[in-house]
Amino acid sequence: MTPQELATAIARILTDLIAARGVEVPVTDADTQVERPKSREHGDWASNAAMKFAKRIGTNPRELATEIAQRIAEIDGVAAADIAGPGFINITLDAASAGETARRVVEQGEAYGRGDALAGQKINLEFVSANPTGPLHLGHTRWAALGDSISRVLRAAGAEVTNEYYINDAGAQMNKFGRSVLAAALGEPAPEDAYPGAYIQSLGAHVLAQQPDLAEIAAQDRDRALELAQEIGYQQQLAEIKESLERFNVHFDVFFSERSLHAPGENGEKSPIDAAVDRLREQGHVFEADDAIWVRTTDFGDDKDRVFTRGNGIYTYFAADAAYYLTKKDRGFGEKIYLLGADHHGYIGRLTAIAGAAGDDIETDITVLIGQLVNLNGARLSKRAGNIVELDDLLEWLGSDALRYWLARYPADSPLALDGEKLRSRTNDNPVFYVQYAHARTCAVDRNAAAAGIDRSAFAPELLTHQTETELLGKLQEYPGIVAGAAELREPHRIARYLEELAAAFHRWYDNCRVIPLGDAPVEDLHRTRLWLNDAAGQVLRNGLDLIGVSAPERL
RNA sequence: GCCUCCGUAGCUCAGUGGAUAGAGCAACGGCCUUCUAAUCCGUUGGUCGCAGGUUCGAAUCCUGCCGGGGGCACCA
Repeated sequence: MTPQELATAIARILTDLIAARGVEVPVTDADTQVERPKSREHGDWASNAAMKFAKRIGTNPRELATEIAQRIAEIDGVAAADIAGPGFINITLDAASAGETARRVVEQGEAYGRGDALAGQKINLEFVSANPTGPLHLGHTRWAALGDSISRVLRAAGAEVTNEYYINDAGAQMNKFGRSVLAAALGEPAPEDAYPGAYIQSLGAHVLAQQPDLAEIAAQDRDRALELAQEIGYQQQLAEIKESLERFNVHFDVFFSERSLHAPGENGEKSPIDAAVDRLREQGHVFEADDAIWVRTTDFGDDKDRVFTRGNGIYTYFAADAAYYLTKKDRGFGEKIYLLGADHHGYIGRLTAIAGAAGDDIETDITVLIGQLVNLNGARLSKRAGNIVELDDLLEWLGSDALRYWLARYPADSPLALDGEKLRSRTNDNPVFYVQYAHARTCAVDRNAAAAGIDRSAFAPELLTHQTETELLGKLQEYPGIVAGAAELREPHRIARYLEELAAAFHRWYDNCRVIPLGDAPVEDLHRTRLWLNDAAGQVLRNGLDLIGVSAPERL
């Protein structure tokens, strides 16, 4: 008996009772979700459905609760259904029914917790999208960790997700980057507005290695040399970014080049950005004023209309963004998710307006998730303060697991501080080790059980009656609902918080219930059954850690 | 000024309208000849920023105020 099955059963009962009263009130499983009561005395699961529906169908909560509870008590696997307080229904499962969870988890393995709530949805998830003019740094790491985890959680809920990185490889920043790299390669003094940082020097060296005659080219054709430096430097920097992301266990399916939006088609077709302007013009959203092209984004709730071309006739960054959005639509994506830092929250209005102008539903086809920035040891990240820390440095210092776990542990809209000392510490200050240790323990039990000749040849779920066993089983039952909720709300931190609770329940169980008998005591079915439970806990810890991109070592 | 996020235990923070608001850390005190003590158990700790409102029920939703972060470009 799973919580989901209970919810479905209650929905059916409620529908019957409502029909018997001759009124029409729709009931869905979502209305009847059961939750785990905070207090153990309130049973295994509780429903507040009676309180939600009593008023709507003209009765009082306790009376309705009584009717529902009678029917729930008849369900196979339910030991008791009691009324409490204003109309809660407290449900207690019998041990065998609860214990079945252990077998189900082991048998389903990696599939346990996955669902199909988002099946059929084709989602585009854009995140990081850092300029390829320098290495990834602390400011990008939160979105990298969060985006990758959101993607994994959405996939676990059945969605088809494409992780996408938009490369700003056109425009003034790239030119500045090219000048910086060229100067470094030729050993010239850095231009006034050059990018700072030692990485420019090594990119310069790389360019020179690839193009040994750069100095001669520069003497004859400065523009040609600049182009070479920019291109070779860009490709190298992008490659390094990709490597950093892979080291961070963050995977992208598509790296989308901004340049491709500006480039005309091979047979002389208009560039995607020109075509996009035409399309929006046909829809009636484009107008001309002050020698510039504008989009009437105010029609879709933006504060002001936005300009597509600057005075010099060149497209703005926003024009490229609009064209980019259209490519996502044309590539068949329904929902397009953008993961942006709080410093970009002014873009929400114009992005959603573009979705509306493109003919999309701005409620369902576009989602802009805004996250707060990260602090390091209390100091705000700032270029001026010079405390930029590169992702590669952080990975070397703290390790990918600790960093990813910490970044995934907090809601995106919550301010977050990275404390290096804490992340290096192996105490409960640093929960990743707590969770990983629980997993390693399940593996240790497996090894010892094998050595002691205990296997899973018997399964007697009715024997799992210790309080810590009931609680561990309850936690395991919760997992699919946690994944579904994390996917629906795009909040992977729920997985991390759940894992900490699961690890605690496991540790308590481990402390109270032995899988391997003491001394010469005989091996009984209870021990074999507990091995199933141990393995189930290990499986769910593994599944959950995978959703946040953290490894599950067999030993620590 | 407008928009937006945050304000919960000494600290860092969870908390999808439900029951007596939780966890870790910190402080104090316990459990290792027994499957990994990186674990576990106990004690201490709260006007959920303030004031109204909606509701059977509000930390949660609405309004106003106070305090803090971020944003309001023909930059990228």
